Formats: sequence, structure tokens, C-alpha cells
Amino acid sequence: MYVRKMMCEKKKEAVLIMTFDHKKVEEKWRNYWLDQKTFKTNTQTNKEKFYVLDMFPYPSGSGLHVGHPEGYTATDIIARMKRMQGYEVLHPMGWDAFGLPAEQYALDTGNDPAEFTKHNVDTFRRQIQELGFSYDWDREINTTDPNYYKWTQWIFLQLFDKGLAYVDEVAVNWCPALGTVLANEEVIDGVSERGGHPVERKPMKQWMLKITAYADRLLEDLEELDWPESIKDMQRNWIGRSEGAEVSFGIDGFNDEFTVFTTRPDTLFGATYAVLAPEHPLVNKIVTDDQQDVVNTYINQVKMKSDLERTDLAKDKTGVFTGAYAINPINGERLPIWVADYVLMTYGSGAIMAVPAHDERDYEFAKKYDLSIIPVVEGGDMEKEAYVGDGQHINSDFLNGLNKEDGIKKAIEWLEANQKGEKKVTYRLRDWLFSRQRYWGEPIPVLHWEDGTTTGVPEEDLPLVLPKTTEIKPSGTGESPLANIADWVHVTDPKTGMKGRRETNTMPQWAGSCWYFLRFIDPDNTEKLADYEALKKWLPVDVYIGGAEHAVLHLLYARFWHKFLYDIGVVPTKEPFLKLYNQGMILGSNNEKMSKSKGNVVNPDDIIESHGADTLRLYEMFMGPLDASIAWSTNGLDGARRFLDRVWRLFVTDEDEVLSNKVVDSVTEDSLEKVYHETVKKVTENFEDLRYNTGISQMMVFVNEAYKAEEMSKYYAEGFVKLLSPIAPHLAEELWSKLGHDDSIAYQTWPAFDEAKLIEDEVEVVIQVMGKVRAKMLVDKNATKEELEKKALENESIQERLEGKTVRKVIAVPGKLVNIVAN
RNA sequence: GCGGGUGUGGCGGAAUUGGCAGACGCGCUAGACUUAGGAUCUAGUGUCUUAUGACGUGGGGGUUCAAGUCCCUCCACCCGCACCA
Repeated sequence: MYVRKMMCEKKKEAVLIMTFDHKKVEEKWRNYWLDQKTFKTNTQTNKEKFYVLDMFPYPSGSGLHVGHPEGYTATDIIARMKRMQGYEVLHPMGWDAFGLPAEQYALDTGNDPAEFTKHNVDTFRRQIQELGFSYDWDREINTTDPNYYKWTQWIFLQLFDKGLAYVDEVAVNWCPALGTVLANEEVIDGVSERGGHPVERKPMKQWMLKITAYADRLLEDLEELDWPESIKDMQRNWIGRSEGAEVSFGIDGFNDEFTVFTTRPDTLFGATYAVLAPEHPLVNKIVTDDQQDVVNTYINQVKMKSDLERTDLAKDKTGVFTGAYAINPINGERLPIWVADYVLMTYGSGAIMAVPAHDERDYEFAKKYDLSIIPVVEGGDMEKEAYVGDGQHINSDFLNGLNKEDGIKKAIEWLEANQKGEKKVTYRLRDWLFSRQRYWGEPIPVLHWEDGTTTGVPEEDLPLVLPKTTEIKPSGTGESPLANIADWVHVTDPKTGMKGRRETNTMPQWAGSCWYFLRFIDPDNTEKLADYEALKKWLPVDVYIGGAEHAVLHLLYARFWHKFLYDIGVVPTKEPFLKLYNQGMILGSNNEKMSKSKGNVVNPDDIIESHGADTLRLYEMFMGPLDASIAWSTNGLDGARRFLDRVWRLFVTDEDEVLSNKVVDSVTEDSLEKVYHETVKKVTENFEDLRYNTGISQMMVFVNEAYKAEEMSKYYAEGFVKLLSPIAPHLAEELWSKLGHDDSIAYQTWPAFDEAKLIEDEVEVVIQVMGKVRAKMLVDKNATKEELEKKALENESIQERLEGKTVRKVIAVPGKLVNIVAN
């Protein structure tokens, strides 16, 4: 018998609470599962497959957080239930182990990030195993393992070969004092997070991936996914497809033209000025002498502003006139060209035609600088605001009388016929900046030769291994620390003797997580990233659970790579993740996000020690809906433990830990039949829908009823333990063995329910008068409307109520209620 | 500003197609067992009211025999994007 000692704070004396020994039980079954490889998946199985996946973690130095087990428990419950339902389940875990913290640790201490990472992974693995998740540990993946990143590099080479990886000049956060490039999150208020040194924008040659080539497919294929609508919407907004036209504007006195993108080509007659982004290459060329100073001053001012200031804070629009004029192609009007930072160089063509009458931003700007406003669509009040709604076109020559839709169509026809523009689709989505000036990442397998050519590292030379070095220090040039390793950087082609230099950039952390779910299917393959037939059997992932913080980037990048791999015949499906679910956050007990600085962090190790892993799993699933963010409560945790104690005492006698004699082979009175079948039905359905909180509450109902019953049949007892096993697997295994079984519960058949047992012969029907419940009666389950009505009107207390009133109408719903309308 | 979501007891939350609001848990109250109780068991617990009864799902209005659920309108909070032409 286990005795838990607790100190009574008031009396300072030990209080003894008799319960099951979670430490002993959990350790026993944890070791059993690992030793027996209970959860090893047979990829070649004939059973129906089920692939249930977690977003694998970055193994940080601070270890597991109580937020991690929430999603992991959710997937583990599905995995365990599906196994019992006869599926072959793939449920793997791995480590997204490249990343900034390990690099910073190396910079700070001079130690090897690989060792640091290994240590962290060991901690994470121990913690995850202590929670009793049913992962197949023979499939563990680590993105920093050369056998893994060989294929990350291989995928990059395929992208490179297909022209989807290219080099571009992109500005980075350059910190001269540190001699290194910083990530956005390392720059706080314009200075470096470490040391507070100034940071400036510096253009560097960087690798880009052409995700924009997949923009339309990434958008369209969202339709067929079983994902939360909010996530789909976020991806749609991120891609930001918009249809319109590109229009060419000539410049008065120059041969140059510039193009603008507009979604409202129908308002071309209402354009009264044009705006170029401050970075637009034509600005310097067209500015007139007398405006030169003003424009230069303005552009310098803009340069001083950070991205944040230019967007977030810039409620008030600013700009200056260049002195030059554009020619409106549709009517030959001269339009003053302004420079203003409300036009972004990164969207469209970095230039706009301004139609203040029908665009809020242009309206605001025109009002401020007293530019003319010409309405071309009827319906608004130009004194008050821009009119963006639909209406008849006016002041628009051949577009007059048309509505918005037809106007757009006709305007594009005119532009195309006159070669002044064309229909055009633009996206908010930018190509993916794929290089990082870091050591701790996958080396980009590319060689730059002295003749100016760039080639991929030959496939047979993969993996291009990250060289070991004690010199993880800033290169001083903005290149990654790899640039310091001369032996590694300088290469000579053995055939031609040509000299070359290795690419010193590494890949971003996103790279490894773009395809890890493929490798889990065939983790030891040395010939391919995974066998095609195996992928065909196991893809797509049936359920994918993780935090909403990955709603856009990870999920979009992974979908992009997957579509690319589909195009080159490596994977058999267009989409990787069929069903996606975002678990919520577990907040601190003060209702704020857990953080070290707030001192409200709960460590899972402590909970496993004090209450046990099963309790932690149960509590996190019982807190509320899986997608909600709910505060941690120690009382709630105690309640979860109390339920498991109640279950234990229901099955096991206190004294000698044998099966309670309440559990019998056959009962004299079967009082639990209905609630048992209800429980099986509800738990099964709720688990299927990830509604664990309600499934658990039904199990509590069953236990409450079982306590009241004199006896419980072994059949119900076993069925209940099976239902509980996905949530509290250690306890369930222990009870299963106490019920007399030698093997694990993990592959026992999931309980079935009998619909017929759910309906009782007599049902309670509510009698309402004027919609208010006034009485209840027991009637036969098959009672007809007429019978119900008659019986309700005969009811004594109802008759009292109806005295002196006329019954106008009676509504009877069989099995539910009777409503009497009377006055 | 745009997009998405949420609002139910003291707290976390339940509630098929509109059909008994508050399941289950926490907390609280009382009782039992006890040297003891932050253990366990039993009972109670939306608000007001003397029982009867009345009121009650963010506010207001509507549809209906019947509304947490459907419609209109307003408010509050959360998440994402943020001058995207």
C-alpha cells in the first residue's frame, strides 16, 4: 500500500492519504512499453493506416513546458484509441533542433552547439517518455542529424535545379559592432538585443525560394482541407491575392514609363496624381531641379524610419511633389508625380495612380496636400469621404453609365487593345528569404566558382556536413561563422582544377520542419528521402495538432515544399496535412501567459512527481475545450487526481491491492446498463471530435453511478478501463492487469455500445404551459402525439393551472415535451 | 481599419435539427466516520423571495407554442493582418 505524506501547514504534522502509488505504477509501465516496443509501427501492415502527428518541438534549454503535453496528450489519445479500433497507427516524435538559442550559447560559451543540443534533446526525451506518450521511438528524428539534413539539402538542390531557388540582394540587419547579421527578433528598438549596439540595413546576396510561383495553388487547395476556418483565412490573407490591372504611365518630358498596379482600372478617369515609393528607381531621374532638395530631404527622413514607424505608426500621411508629371494613358491628362511613403516598394510595382474620390488613402492624402478630387462613380459625398462602393460611372467617357464590375472589364479591354496595360494578379506573399548568416543550420549545398558560375554540390557528396569548429565567432563581414573555416570554404574542382568557394549561408529553422513528416514514414532509408510506396500508404497525415503560432509560416512553407515534391514525383499527395487542429495555450494561474519573468511557470517534472503523469494528462484534457486558452489551477489538478483515486478505489481494495469484490462476473441487478452504453457512445464520439473535456465528464458520471451500484459486472469494468486507457494509460494498464490480464491493454478491442440499450421503455416528458415547465410525467417511449396530449391535459396540477382558461393549442413532441397554450 | 472568434453561476466549463439552461469538475455549506482532517463517504449549492412564485445565457429589439441556439442592432474582450493600391 502506498502512503503519500503531505505536510499540514497549520499543524505541521504529517497527514497520511492512502492512494495508488503513481510513481511505482508509472515507472513500471513506462519501462514495459519501451522494453517491449509496444508502440512500434509496422509500415508494411495490411491494416488500415492512421497517421497522427504532433508539431515536433525545438528542444530548448529550459525543458518541457506544461503547454507541450496538452497537444501531445490530445494526439496520444487519438493514437491509443485508433490502435484499439484496429488501425495501424503511426505516431512519431522528433526534434527541430537547429536554431538560434544554440548558436547564441556557442557564441557566449565557446562550446559546441551540437553538444548543447544533444543535452537538451536528452532532457526533452526523458520528459516526454515520463508522460507516457505512445511514440514509436525507433522513428525518432533530429533535424541536425546529417542523415536527416542530407535530404533537406537534397530538396534544396531540386529547387535549385528547377529554378525555384535564386540569389537576390536583400537588406539584412547588420550590426557593425558585433560583426554579424541579426534576426529581427534580435533587434529591439533599433539596437542589438545583445550589447545594445546600433543596427543598420545592409543589402546582401541571399538565397530566395520562389514560393510565389505556388501562390495560386496554395490558395486554391485550402478549400479541400479540414482545417480551422480561421487558419485558412490567415493563410488566404497572407497570400493576399488581388486581381486588377497593370497600367503604364508616361512621364512628361522623358522617354521613361512607370507602371502602376490597380484593382480599380475603372476609375482611371478619376486619377488626379501619381505616387512613387521613396525607393522607386525613377525618383532621382525625374525630380526637377527646384524640387531636388525637398525630395532628398524627404527620402532621407524616410530612411531613418524603421519599418514599424513607416507602417504601424504612420497614421498621418506625408509626401513631397517631384516637380514631374505623368501622362494618364486614358485621357492624356498631366498628373503631378509625388513621392510618399504610404506607397510601398515591396508591393505591386512600387507606384500607384491616385484616385482620391474612390480610395480612402488617396483621399486623405489629397485633402492634406490640396490635390484635386474628381468623382467618377456616383454615390458618395466628396466633401466627407472617399466613395468605394458601387455605382454608375460618370466623367469617364466610354465608361459612363457602367457599374463597377463592367467598368473594370471594359477598362482592361481598352488598356489591352491600346497596349497601355493588361489584366494582372498580384500577391502580398513575397518569396521566401532562405539564407541565414549562421553556423547552426543546414549548410546550403552550393559552390561559387572563380569563373562566376554557381553549381549545386553533386548529389553523391551529400550530406554536406556542417564542419566541427571551435571558432563559432562572427566573421566580421556579415557572412556566417562558416566563413572563418578556410579549409572548408575553399574548394578545388578535382577534374578541372578550378577554384571555388562554398556558400557560407545556412538554411533557416523552417527548412527541417518542412518535410519531417515524410521522413517519419521511412526514417532509415539511405536511397531516398522516403520510399514512394510507403508514402503512398501513409500520406496524408490524418490529424496534425500544434500551436496556432505556426498558422502561417510553418504550415505554408511545408505545403509549398510538399507541392513541389508532388510536382517532381517524390510524394503522392498534393497536400500534407488533411486535418489540422490548434490547441490553445495554458496560462499561468494569474491568467497571464506563462513566463519566467512573471514567475508563473509550471514545470511538468514537478507535477509528475507530486500528482503523476496520468493526472497531468487528465487535467490538461479536462480543463476545457482543446482549442481554448485556460489558466492553470492547482485545485483543478487536485480534482483530476481525486478522480483517478476514485477509479482506483472502485476497482481495488484498500488493504491488499487486489481486485475489489464489487467487480463480479455476473450481477444480480444490472443497474449500470444504460449509463455504461451511454458512456461508451459519448466517450467514443467525443474523443473522435477531440472533445476530451466532455468525454471525461461522462466517465466521471459513470464512476459516480458505479459507486452507487452494489455490484459492477466485469464486462463493464473492463470496458470502462479501456475507455480510460488513452487518457490515463499507466493506471489503466495496472487496472487491466488487476482484472487478470497478462498482456498490455494497448491493443485490446475498443468497447462497442448498443444503441438499443440507450432507450428506456419509459421516458420522462415535460409538460409546459405557455412555454414554462409545470409538470413532468413518465410515458411509454412510443407514446404518440395524441396520447401525450391527452395524458398531459389529464394531469392534476396542469388541470389546476388551466382552470378558467381556454386551451388554444397543444404542441406535443414525442419523447420530449408537451406545450399547452392557454389563456 | 479589415478578417476571424468569444461573451452562460463564485470559478473552468456543459447543453443534436430551436424543445427541462447550468452536465462534469473546482470552490462553498451541512452531516457521517474520526484523536485529528486540505483524506473518504452522503446531501445541498444560478439569483431574488416566506412557501407559492418571479427573474435569469453581454445590452436592446424581433421571429416562434417554445430562443443560449435563428434574425436585426449595439457593447465588450481576444487572435491575426495592418497604408497591400
